[in-house]
Amino acid sequence: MLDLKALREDTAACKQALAKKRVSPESVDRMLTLDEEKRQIQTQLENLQAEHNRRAEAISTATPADRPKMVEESKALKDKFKFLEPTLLKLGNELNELLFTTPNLAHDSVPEGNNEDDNVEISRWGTPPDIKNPQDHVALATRLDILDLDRAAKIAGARFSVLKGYGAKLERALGAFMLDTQTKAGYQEVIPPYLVNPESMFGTGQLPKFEEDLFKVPFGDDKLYLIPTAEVPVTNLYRDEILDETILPLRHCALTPCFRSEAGSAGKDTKGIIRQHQFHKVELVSFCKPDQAEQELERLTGHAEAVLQALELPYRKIVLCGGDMGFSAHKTYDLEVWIPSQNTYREISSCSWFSNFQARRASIRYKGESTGGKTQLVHTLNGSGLAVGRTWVAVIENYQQPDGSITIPKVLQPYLHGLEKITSL
RNA sequence: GGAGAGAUGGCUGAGCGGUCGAAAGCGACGGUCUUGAAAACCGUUAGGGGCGCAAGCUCCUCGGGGGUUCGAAUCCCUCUCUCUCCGCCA
Repeated sequence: MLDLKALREDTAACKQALAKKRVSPESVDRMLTLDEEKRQIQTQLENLQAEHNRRAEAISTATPADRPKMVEESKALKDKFKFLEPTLLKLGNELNELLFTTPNLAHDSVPEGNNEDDNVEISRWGTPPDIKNPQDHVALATRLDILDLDRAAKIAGARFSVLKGYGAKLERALGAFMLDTQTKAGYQEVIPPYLVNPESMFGTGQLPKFEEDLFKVPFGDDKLYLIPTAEVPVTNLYRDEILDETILPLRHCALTPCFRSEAGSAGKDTKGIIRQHQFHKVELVSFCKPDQAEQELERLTGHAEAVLQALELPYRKIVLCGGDMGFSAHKTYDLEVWIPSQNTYREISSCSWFSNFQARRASIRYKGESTGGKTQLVHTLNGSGLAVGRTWVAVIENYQQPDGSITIPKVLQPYLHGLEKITSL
């Protein structure tokens, strides 16, 4: 969430950065007004409370004879400020409602724009393979009997898949390869819970605004949510903690299933397994000091790129425009892999810097020598390294042979006991 | 699922209605001493918010929430979590 103090002190700049993310200046003004009113009442209330505290203390040392009168006075004073409490609460709630649903500021370098058409390509790597009449992954994989969408639909529904035989093995190999790559790059592996509480979803910004995108599970009197990405449990690892600055940057990676309701994406990517309710993803998460963050984003994005390069999959890197960025993001790079059957690049990784937006929500701080012993919010970053399901699709399609078989990328072969080609089960 | 015990500052742990954001020990940091280090000694050491140019003043927080009271870490209610025993179980 945003820093109200910064919003107060640097209103014009904040409005500008928020405009990129389609937040109106009126909405900012509304928050500032509420904030102003709230602080005024808070000061008023606290002054009366201070007086009340002084009287209570005086009673403790007063003579028994004086006490009854003093107690009466104290009671009367309390009546004078009790009514302010609900007012303060109401203003606070109203302010929070806005604050909690206002997106992060965009970084200066983020291009203006409303949607994906305004994203800016940064670079390309590799050359799309020359395949005549490329087949899509569904056709290829179904024929090889490594993918079964019909039975997936039967047992769960649309947007689910069943991988079989070498299809399942390939998925597992990809996950293991990615994890090995990232742990070698310095990310400590974690296996977090796949269900999390509402506080965690709030911490990373999924709640309260995007509840409809999540799978919710009733649990006793409360509820849990299936994680849409490992970003949620891994970032929340350090919620409500103060880290020693010497451990920063702190880098984790995790391979988890991800669950998304895909509400609102009806009709999009209905063919194949590009957009699923459940998929695997290796996530990279980093916590660092503010002055390390910009560089950390480049680094982390590079680690995601390294996987694509090792797999020799052609891709491009783009920077998202303000209008296409996620709610919590300060700056985002997307990596898009070449999908032959669609003759285009498709998102396979999204790497974001969240400035202190998530850290403020989740209360993740650090301190040390450089902060003079004071606590300060960390910056959080994360990125896919990579989405396993989409990588699976990319491998199947980019490595397809005229006879319908799939050759296995060299780096993956050790993970498949030396298998060089999938020809059938 | 049944029975019991507990949750206090970085850690251990006291406090069980007033002067307690909180003893003591440990740890950490700063200083004295030392060629340097250790030891010893002295000091500092929770988080969040409001007002203020600042110095400073002040509010809230002793697992979370609510209540009783002039006053709560201390009393009551409730929730969560941890531990022990029994049962069940991947």
